[in-house]
Amino acid sequence: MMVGMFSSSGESVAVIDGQAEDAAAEVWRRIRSISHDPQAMAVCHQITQETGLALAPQRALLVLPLDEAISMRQLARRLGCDNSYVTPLVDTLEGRGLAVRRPHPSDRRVKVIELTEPGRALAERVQLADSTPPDTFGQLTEAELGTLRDLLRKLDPV
Amino acid sequence: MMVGMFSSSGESVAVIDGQAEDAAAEVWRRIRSISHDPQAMAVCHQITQETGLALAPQRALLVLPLDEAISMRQLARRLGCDNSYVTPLVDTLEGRGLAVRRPHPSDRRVKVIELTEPGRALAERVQLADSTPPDTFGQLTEAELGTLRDLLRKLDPV
DNA sequence: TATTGTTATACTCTATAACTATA
DNA sequence: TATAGTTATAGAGTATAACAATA
Repeated sequence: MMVGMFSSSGESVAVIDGQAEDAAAEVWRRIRSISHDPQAMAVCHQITQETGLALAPQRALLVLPLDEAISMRQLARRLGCDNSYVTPLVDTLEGRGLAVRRPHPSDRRVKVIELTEPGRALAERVQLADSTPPDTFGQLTEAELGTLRDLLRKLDPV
Repeated sequence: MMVGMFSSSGESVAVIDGQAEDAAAEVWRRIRSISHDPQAMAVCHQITQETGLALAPQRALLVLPLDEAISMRQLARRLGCDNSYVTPLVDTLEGRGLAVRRPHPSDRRVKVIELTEPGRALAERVQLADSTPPDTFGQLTEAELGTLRDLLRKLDPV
């Protein structure tokens, strides 16, 4: 719980519960704070209201390629979950006509999952919402965003 | 999935799945990527190994004041969860001798929860791990961290 | 009558293990 | 014998509703 900020000898220091916080700790705290943007989740909740689709299958739509079929296993890999978990997820999507399972042409053990046209439209919506920055980003100039991007690249292992 | 980066007319542009990404989108993506630091969770998993304490009660330790008693209701508020959920959490902490419930001196409906000495030690450990930035932060100079902090302050609603 | 905490119950997300069909 | 997907089951995290005690 931040209670104030003061400047001493040109150094701006955030104060948390009476304890001074160094720049690295503040950056870390703010990165996590910003990343928990309620706005991003708002779209998901709205889709839940509209379609009754739970969050888990929405996450599947998020990682499903728009114009390419991938196997159940590949989908599990993209979701970072177990193979078995993906079955009821695709069941749900299929039950709502958002995706279809097809047999793999050469390997009959494999099923590929492919978005239908309505599924593709919804996936596009989910993916766009996910990649769209919060409104507060508009408070930075292009130059500032460039600087920020360069600094974050140094922090990002990827 | 980022596949490359190229520079054209002095502008550095990240390329994702063949599509150019603007600075704001890249900043947003990296903020979320950095915030999902596995290092922070590693300590929690280690504590789970050592003590058998699940993640949920560890979260309680994270928000419990080290040297002050708060009510169940206040703890629920800090955790952002329902009142009823906090009961089994405190049961667990109490069962392990990490905290105690005491009656509120003036309002007998209220119970205050207070860390024991071992609970306080573990809470300190959890809280320190939580507020410690990932190692990659060492790649930035103090000046760069200051710049980064100032830019993030503009994005942070708090 | 409103509020604090508890109990009972149920729902969501996710994993493990055992199984089937195919390779 | 190894792999893709499914089924059955279980566990973690969390909420809602009903309840008891106190205010």
